[in-house]
Amino acid sequence: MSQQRHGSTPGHVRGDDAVQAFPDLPEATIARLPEYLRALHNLGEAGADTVSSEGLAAAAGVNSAKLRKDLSHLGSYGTRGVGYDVTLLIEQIEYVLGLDQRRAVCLVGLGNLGHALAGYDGFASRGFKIVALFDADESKVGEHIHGLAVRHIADLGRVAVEEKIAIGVIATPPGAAQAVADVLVDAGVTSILNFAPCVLSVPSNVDVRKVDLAIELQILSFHEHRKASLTALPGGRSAATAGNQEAVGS
Amino acid sequence: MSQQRHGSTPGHVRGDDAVQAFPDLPEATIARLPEYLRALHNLGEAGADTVSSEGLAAAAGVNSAKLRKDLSHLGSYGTRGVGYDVTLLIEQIEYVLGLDQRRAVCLVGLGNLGHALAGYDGFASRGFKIVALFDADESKVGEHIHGLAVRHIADLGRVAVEEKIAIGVIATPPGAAQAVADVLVDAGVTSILNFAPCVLSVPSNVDVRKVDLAIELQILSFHEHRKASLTALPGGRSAATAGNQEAVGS
DNA sequence: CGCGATTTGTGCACGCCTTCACAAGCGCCT
DNA sequence: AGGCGCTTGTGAAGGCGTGCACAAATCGCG
Ligand SMILES: NC(=O)c1ccc[n+]([C@@H]2O[C@H](COP(=O)([O-])OP(=O)(O)OC[C@H]3O[C@@H](n4cnc5c(N)ncnc54)[C@H](O)[C@@H]3O)[C@@H](O)[C@H]2O)c1
Ligand SMILES: NC(=O)c1ccc[n+]([C@@H]2O[C@H](COP(=O)([O-])OP(=O)(O)OC[C@H]3O[C@@H](n4cnc5c(N)ncnc54)[C@H](O)[C@@H]3O)[C@@H](O)[C@H]2O)c1
Repeated sequence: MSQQRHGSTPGHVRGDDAVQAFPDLPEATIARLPEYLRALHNLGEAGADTVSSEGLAAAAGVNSAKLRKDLSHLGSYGTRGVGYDVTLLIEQIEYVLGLDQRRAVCLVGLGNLGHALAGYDGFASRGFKIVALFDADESKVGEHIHGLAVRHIADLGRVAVEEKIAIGVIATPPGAAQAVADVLVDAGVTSILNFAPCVLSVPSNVDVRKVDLAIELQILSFHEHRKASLTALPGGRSAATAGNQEAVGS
Repeated sequence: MSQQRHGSTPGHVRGDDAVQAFPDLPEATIARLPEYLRALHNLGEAGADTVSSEGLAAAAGVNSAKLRKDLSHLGSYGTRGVGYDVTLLIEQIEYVLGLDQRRAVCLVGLGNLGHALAGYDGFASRGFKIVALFDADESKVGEHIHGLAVRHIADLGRVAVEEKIAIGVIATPPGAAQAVADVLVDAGVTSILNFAPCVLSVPSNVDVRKVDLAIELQILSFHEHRKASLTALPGGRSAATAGNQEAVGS
């Protein structure tokens, strides 16, 4: 998604059956909403009815002003002097993220990583359901993983339509990833999560997000490198009070 | 890492044995360097000696101006009218990222995900080496995974020092992650990659990066939600010429 | 030797994001 | 009923990152 722009609906937002969703939430805000949501679920389970921006910000690991500004973008769902109603806010964020409708996910590539992902229960608990598994390896087709059969990639087009698959997860080697992406796009999938370390080329109406282990490690390596070169210098060693952290996030 | 500031060395950079590393590379640049590096490796294997900013930018999926600005931060390693020497640039970026020295990594939590990570060859090929595996489950301790024995988490402190572990990867359930992080920090580990969906609290001299599947999916879900609400509107359906994409990066 | 083609490195302007600081609003207590 | 303390929502400022557009530099060729 990039070029796509659309006229914003100026007036009210949030009709029950969503004529228009959210005109222009900042990307940075969107990337943080899931974190707020997780924190809210934790707080809810802990028995909290309301939470202040300060409290929620701490639980989500962000600045409280940022949190308030983020939430203000979805409307006024807090009460001055009190805070936010936990249940209400959860509903709101889930609505904005489109989690009220369970989205069908398919997983392509059932090697090491694919197996782990297929068995991950963190999907279902957050509004996603893996409805199909695909691989190109004939010897894997037919195998059952966590109650789901592995199908051949050639069936993807048909199954994607039948199952209304919205999101495709790629866990193949990088050399096969572009081809898989093309198949997904042809099948009408408009969101892709890519674990293969390579750049994918897709139409502009398709969203791609990438997760790359090696990149994360290399970024950490850089900081290690810098820290190491610091210890050799006069400044050295500030004991460090427990503090905030950075997220990888979007 | 956050507060830590240090006087920058104004003059030249890059002494052979690094008295001072890189004072202030923009975080955004650092996050892209690994991507450039991967693209360069591909180009090198394809037989290219030099590459233009335009060519490398395309291979890495970014704007060429951005690429040039990023590289200019590490010094002038290009030749006007020609481009960048592939081998030289690889060396430079690897130096900056601190990849010339192989970093020892340990992995904590050998469930579904941990198993996949332990068997991932993408670590070694990029300058990282998994030197130890830890779990709290007695029944897992002693098991051999890809030639490495699983040890008990209680041994982490000792082993971390012996093996000079710089980076710790957490793949335990979220409830155990903070405790594991504390153990890692106590053992002197200053970089953590966290797969558990929770916020970690660590001293400010420790870097934490987080990878959260559910967040990525929820961000995609939001865009699906928005796209769906768009199709119901006049604008509709731009067929989309193959184009650029967004990265998750930081 | 000079010229044109090519490509880097960067000054600049713009827009997004973050953070501070505070007025407006709400509930509770007296 | 009124005042007080607490918390939200937001205006404004500053910083960071991006991308354009161009001057400076280099190579190759005539
Ligand atoms: N294993 C990890 O921990 C890990 C971590 C980060 C990233 N990754 C990346 O994830 C991807 C998968 O890693 P892995 O370790 O599971 O690899 P793997 O080799 O174990 O599995 C790859 C799977 O993809 C299948 N495949 C190959 N071509 C295909 C095609 N055209 N269509 C459908 N399926 C196809 C193979 O049959 C195989 O089952 C790789 O790109 C890897 O770099 C892996
Ligand atoms: N499986 C996936 O595909 C996937 C994807 C994304 C994120 N995650 C996250 O990664 C983490 C691990 O997922 P999983 O599916 O492998 O879970 P899992 O339950 O299969 O494995 C967890 C492992 O951690 C070990 N463990 C528990 N407490 C420990 C402690 N205090 N010290 C050391 N080890 C401890 C357990 O013995 C077990 O082996 C979870 O937080 C999960 O949310 C998993």
